[in-house]
Amino acid sequence: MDAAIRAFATHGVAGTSLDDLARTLGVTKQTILYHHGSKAGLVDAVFARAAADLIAVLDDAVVGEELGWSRVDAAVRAAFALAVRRPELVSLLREASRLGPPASDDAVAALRPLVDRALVALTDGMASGRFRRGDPRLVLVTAYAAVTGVVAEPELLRVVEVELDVRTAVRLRRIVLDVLAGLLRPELSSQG
Amino acid sequence: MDAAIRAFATHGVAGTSLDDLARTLGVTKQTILYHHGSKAGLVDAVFARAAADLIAVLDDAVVGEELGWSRVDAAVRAAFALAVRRPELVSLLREASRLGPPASDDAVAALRPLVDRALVALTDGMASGRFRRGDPRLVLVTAYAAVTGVVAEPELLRVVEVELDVRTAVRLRRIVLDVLAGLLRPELSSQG
DNA sequence: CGGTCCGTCTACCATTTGGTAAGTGCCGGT
DNA sequence: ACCGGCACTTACCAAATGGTAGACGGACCG
Repeated sequence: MDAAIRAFATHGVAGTSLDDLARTLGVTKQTILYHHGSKAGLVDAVFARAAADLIAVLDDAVVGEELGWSRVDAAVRAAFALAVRRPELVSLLREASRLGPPASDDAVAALRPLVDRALVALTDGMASGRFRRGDPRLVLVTAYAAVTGVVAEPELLRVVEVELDVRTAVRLRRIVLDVLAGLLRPELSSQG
Repeated sequence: MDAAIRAFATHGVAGTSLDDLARTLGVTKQTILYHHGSKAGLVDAVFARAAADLIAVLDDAVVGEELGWSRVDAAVRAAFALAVRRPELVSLLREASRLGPPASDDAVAALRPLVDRALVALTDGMASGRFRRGDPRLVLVTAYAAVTGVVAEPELLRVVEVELDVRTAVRLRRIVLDVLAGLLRPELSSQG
């Protein structure tokens, strides 16, 4: 299953044949079909599993964290840690996004609670003055784009000739946190 | 050719068969093979064309713009305008990134001058005090991720239930510009 | 020990894939 | 009038694709 996540993330769903996948798993294609019925079934299972992993990690990071900036900080740190440890999850998220409906419906449904809670947290924070005011949806989109973009594009990093090792990841995380601080922390006015 | 860009961007290279593409073009598959030799040849041509389009637009936007923030502003505005008008170019950039070497080598080579000039501009700006100091490569990566992420993920926008119309794009652009201002403008200290 | 359920395998299939070979019509040059 | 090249076609092909059918073997249970 982890191998399937990696394969779909690396080569895309269309670019991964059941034969290839079976070969890397040391089984035959029919074994896979036996367990998941069809390739579409496998895709659903893989997306569901990846979404569950994502949710588990982010939930775990945020729980117990007090409201406000420290929660944002914790979420970003968890996201970066996950992205460095399992970058294929981020790539798979993108693949699901590109496939669009109806293939992505399940993943969208699975992640919606997470998104909704983030939106509630942002909205509450803005209402109570912990965060700068703004459209929480657009802020969330920007934050997501910044976090996933820097870890899901190894080619991009190759163009600017940096490697995504732990040190670089920490520095990127600091930049992203700076960015989010500029967007959210109320004492800062970043509009010149 | 534009149809090929759209197809590769939408379904991915692996997910686009020459038969499908030929059908939407109203010709036969062999016509495509006649002009490009093989599918790999077509992919190369498509990537080269997309890179050329990207470079032309961004070059055009930046030329004549004075050094410093106004040039960043112009580049971001051009990038957003392009992303709204031709989102498939951004998607294709991602596809190239995912394919990795050697398929992406040409695209990487084509875009490198653009990247290098941006890095020089950032480095000079930091040295002369127009920009805050920092690693220009990482700043560029973050900026790229923020700009492309918000326009290349329609599913993401679907999750937060916003549509990428012109008004939304303008508001997202404003957020991204705020973000970059926080990263670059020297009078702001976003570290709390 | 016999049955039977479960996971896996071999064997096979129809369709689709990228690619080749061999024309066909057409246009410009001589 | 004729020839050559060009854009494009039809006709094919071998390999790969997702999927089906049925056999093999082992574990559990009576």
